Amino acid sequence: MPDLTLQGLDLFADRIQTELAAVLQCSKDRIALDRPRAEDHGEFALPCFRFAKAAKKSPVELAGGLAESLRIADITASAVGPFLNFKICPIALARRITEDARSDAWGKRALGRKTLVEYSSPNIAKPMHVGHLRSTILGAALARLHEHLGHEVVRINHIGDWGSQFGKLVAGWRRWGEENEFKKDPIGHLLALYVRYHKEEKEDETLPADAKAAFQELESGQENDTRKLWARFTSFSLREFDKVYQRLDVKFDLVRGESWYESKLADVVDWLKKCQVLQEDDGAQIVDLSSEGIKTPCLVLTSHGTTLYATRDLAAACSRWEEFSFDRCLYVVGAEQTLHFNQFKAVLKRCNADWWNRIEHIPFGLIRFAEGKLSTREGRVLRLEEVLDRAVELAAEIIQEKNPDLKNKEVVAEQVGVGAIIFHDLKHQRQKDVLFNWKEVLSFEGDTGPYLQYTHARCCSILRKSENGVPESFDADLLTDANPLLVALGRFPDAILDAAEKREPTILSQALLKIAAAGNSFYREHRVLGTGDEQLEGARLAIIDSLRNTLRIGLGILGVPAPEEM
RNA sequence: GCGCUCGUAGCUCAACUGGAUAGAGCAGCGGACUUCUAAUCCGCAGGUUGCAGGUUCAAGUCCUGCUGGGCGCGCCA
Repeated sequence: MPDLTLQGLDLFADRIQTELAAVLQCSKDRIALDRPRAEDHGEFALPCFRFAKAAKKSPVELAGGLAESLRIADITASAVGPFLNFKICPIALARRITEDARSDAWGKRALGRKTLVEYSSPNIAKPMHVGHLRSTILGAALARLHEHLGHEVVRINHIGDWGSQFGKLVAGWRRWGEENEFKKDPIGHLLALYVRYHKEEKEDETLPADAKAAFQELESGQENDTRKLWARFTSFSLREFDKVYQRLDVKFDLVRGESWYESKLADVVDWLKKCQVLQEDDGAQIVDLSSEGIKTPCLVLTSHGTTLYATRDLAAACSRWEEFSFDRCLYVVGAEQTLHFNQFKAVLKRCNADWWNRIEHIPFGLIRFAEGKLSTREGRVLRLEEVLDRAVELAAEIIQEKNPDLKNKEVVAEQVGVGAIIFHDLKHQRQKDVLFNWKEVLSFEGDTGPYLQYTHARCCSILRKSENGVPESFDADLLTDANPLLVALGRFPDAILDAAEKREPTILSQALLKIAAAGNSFYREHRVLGTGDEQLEGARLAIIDSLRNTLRIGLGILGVPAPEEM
């Protein structure tokens, strides 16, 4: 069992920190090692400015003195001006990486906290569109990142199946619903009703009244026709969602609609009353949050007595806290809802629920379109399935052109097309808005998912074509010419940790791109098979296997399929 | 009006907790397939990091102001 805490470059970083902490007489965590910009400066660097005063030397003198006196196994220190640079002995690094990176435990930790991740959370009766993609992909990746680090993860899909929108839907169905149309394309038909509702509600006053009445019937808790209709819409919608989740290989431990918390809503309202935070305002029940620096109060009950988004989220949070006593509960929800989450946490804080700060909103930017914002209400949507289909179609064309003899062409085309879409999303920092651009989304060259998949497939191919695979024992000392690749691989565990801590899968994406680039350069310049040198071949197979395994694990965490041939 | 957020090469994005000469991909130009998959590799070109101040030994990164875009601001979710 490899040491789970010190793999790859972390092992060497730890040695440097230990030694420096002793010499500089400070705690180890104060020694923050930087990554030098230029590669020939080594793998780690310490700017000596902040330690100069205590040592009563100039930064340049201190760096020079430390470079002279430090003795660290497998590491050479050198001073460049006020910077102290550390270079890992290439042979030691090659031994370490070919050992660590070929294991299933590569990049794993045993951090063991209970983490809930709520993501995807589509609304029923509406198609999954590209906007849902980000939450789904990000959330699934964050869940897997945490799992890899040994956290106990609970995946939650908080389906939007409640709220006044369903009153609108029921009202629309009663006026214009057609059974045949519904059977042909359930979600398409429901969407059409929803769109028509919003178009006509302005002219027809009886429409909003019917919708309101329908939602009140739903919330009455009694078994009635409205409720039956709602249940039917829900089950058809869930079936549609599952198709997409299967294609994306996204899973949940808990699929709970907002309606699941229905029975807990009254308790939450009572609790708020008991905490004396509820007040009436204009007929509605609100929680004032000015004491928390939030000007907009949180609305808990409408003047008609129905619940709201915040009410249901409060009930869900309380229920989850009782059920799981989580260390963290992550909500992967768009940045446009930041105010809602700030309000909802502030309400918990006002009620002295001391777990309020374990709730964490993971905001992400919008997908925008050159033609303007998409609007479900106006029926302008781009279905997720259409995006996936087009990517898969293009992947199939490229396979036909580049590798017409490939077995399982349809399967691989699906993996490559879907992988391209997923990686495209996880390549960007989540906070930034992304402009949806077919040309970019459907690009398979350069910094893309297929590039990573291709590199993985090449490694598999080389290993497959070798006679005996990686030998039991090999001479890692022959891998000094693979140093850039070894360094890139060595940073993999840290990338995983950093990506999870910052809730930013792009950190892993970027690390994988660097690894793949170094890998492609390596095997183009250095032939693995047929060199006639058995020792060299064994060592090179070991690093190809390290590369293969790192990409396999990394892509797996991101949710990008890793075919062995493409 | 108030709040949040973003502004880096023609385009899409990087840059670790403030650190050294701001890096990739795409597009453009020029090279490399008798050899493990050219979805690749090598090279050239491309920058006043939106603007102006401030803090610091050091600012793309922190602070202030301005500017431009996006989002949000009570009975939708």
